[in-house]
Amino acid sequence: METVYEKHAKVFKAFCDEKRLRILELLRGGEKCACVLLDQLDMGQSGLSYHMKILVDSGVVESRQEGKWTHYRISEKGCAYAAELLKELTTPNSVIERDSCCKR
Amino acid sequence: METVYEKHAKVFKAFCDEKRLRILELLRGGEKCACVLLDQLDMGQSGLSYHMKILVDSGVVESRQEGKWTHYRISEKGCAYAAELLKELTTPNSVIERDSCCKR
DNA sequence: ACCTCATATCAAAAATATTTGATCTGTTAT
DNA sequence: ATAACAGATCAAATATTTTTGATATGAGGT
Repeated sequence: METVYEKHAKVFKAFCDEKRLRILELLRGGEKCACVLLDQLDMGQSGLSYHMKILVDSGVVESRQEGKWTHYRISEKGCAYAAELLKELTTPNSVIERDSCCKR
Repeated sequence: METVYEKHAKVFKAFCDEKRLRILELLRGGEKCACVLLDQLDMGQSGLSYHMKILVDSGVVESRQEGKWTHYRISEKGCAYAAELLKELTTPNSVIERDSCCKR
């Protein structure tokens, strides 16, 4: 069973690897076919496939099949979710506890 | 030399590990001393230290020394930066290129 | 059906990240 | 100065992630 922490971590996996950030940068320029990504990136076919899977699993990227070709694009919805989640994970709770350090 | 991708990836490293998400959750309740974190988390002293370093390096957490004790809290500024960066990394460029797939 | 091409999956190797226990450093108290 | 404690750092063990090359799958064309 997947914990909520794992579920959340998965979203940010998209952003914590160089290669994936490079891919996202390319996708910011609009939808791209895997073959286009492949020749802009210093990476083999199976390597690209591996990273694309992580990106799609994170929700930040979505893919569209067109015959033999797969086109990838940034998912507006997925990115909005990531942004919300980031905010949620970093916003102080309403109930703020005293820092009850053992020696105070 | 650190690439811009590595620099950006570092920010999101904070959020892509279960243990660190658990720590952030505790810090959402307000500033905490390492000793408090230590007995709320199933983790040894050096393990906590390791994760706290990653969190502080990401900019998302800041620390404050008070005698022998170190207190950690969520950095508003660092989190705002992470949020901006996330937005930037996922917002389409003004110049959108045609998906020039090799076979179209 | 058969061939070709795009992509996914697999398994092994390589690289990185995390955990653990030991030791070092810096601070406070005596 | 010495002892006691908090936290950082180090090195080794372990686990996870990423890379790579080989093979499988699935679509289109002949």
